[in-house]
Amino acid sequence: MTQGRPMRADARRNYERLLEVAAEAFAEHGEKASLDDIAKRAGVGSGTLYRHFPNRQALLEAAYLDRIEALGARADELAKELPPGEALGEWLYELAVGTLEVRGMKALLGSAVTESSAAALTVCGNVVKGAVARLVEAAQTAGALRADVEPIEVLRLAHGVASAAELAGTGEREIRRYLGLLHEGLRSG
Amino acid sequence: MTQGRPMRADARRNYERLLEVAAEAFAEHGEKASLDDIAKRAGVGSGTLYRHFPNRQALLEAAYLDRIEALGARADELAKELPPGEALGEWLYELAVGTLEVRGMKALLGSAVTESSAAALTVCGNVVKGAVARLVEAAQTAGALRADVEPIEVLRLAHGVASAAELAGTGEREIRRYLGLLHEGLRSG
DNA sequence: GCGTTAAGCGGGGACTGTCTCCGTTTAGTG
DNA sequence: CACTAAACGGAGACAGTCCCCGCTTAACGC
Repeated sequence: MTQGRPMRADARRNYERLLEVAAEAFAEHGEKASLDDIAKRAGVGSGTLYRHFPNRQALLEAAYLDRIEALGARADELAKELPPGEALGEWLYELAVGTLEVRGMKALLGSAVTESSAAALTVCGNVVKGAVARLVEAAQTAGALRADVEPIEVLRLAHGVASAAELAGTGEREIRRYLGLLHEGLRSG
Repeated sequence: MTQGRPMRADARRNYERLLEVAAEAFAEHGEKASLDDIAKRAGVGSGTLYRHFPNRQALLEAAYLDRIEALGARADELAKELPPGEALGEWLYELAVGTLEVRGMKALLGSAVTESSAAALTVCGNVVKGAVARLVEAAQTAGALRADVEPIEVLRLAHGVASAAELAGTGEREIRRYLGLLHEGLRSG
């Protein structure tokens, strides 16, 4: 892509070490883990961290990119296994569970879903938006979902519901319940 | 209540000046406006601010207490004017709009709705929870709302939806729409 | 192997924000 | 007017973000 020269070996090592540590740290302390601390734990100076990842958002995204991509792939898998309406429901459920399980992914998803122009460019945003778009459209043509909602709206609502469940401090039970209620409202009527 | 002696005149002046300035600052910069800056703008030292309000949450709550109480009163007003189902819907709408209009109230409401024991004690939490409980129960006995949801769940979901609308960067239009969808799912079925 | 050089490193430091501590000031009272 | 407890305020400890720039080292041609 934008690879003029390949990375120097030490640079690549540091880059990867940082990602590893960052994923741990975000999981442990939530989205606002200390960046300098991550640098320290990875055995590099903070300068190195900030060169590779100009800001928190960039690091967050890079750290969870694989997870996001798995989610994108999962969408297509579900689309094959289940009827359209259920596929969407199940995918949203897995998305929401992931959001809560991996503290810090919520912030990431949140920013992916914003109107803001800056966030529209992120890889993660595109993957998730693409996945939900496919599922929503399939469900709509199958008549399992009202036709007047946009995919991004579904995503936003699911994210809102996940936040609601998080406030409840509960687990997956609550999410399923809340998503169910939402789904009820989204059926074609 | 817990008033042993009335406040000294200068103390009361500072207290009120702080509230004024805080409301402005939170409205302008969101929930994370600088507290030291608020103190400065109010013409007091930061020590004074922290003595009156031991943490951000306390200041936030005090700054918007009147608004919260108005919301509580509004619930009863609506209960008289409208049939139970609509009263609830309209109140949630006004709540959500307030949440977005007054940047910083979202954080306040969010914490009011958490499982956490610490937050359960806040005045604001109690007012809002009380209001929604009355409206929800009325709607349920009128058969306009499914019986298996808790008031606090309705509140959480509404808050989630408001967050979703906020991400969209939109105004009241979107909120009404999203709340409508939610409401659909909450009808008795 | 060995020298050259630019890519990469890293930590010191500027800056911003939170919150506490304690010496100083002042409102309220007799 | 003097006294005292209440209240003030700002210096400073601490924590976080991010930049800057002199030093180090991997990579490549010889």
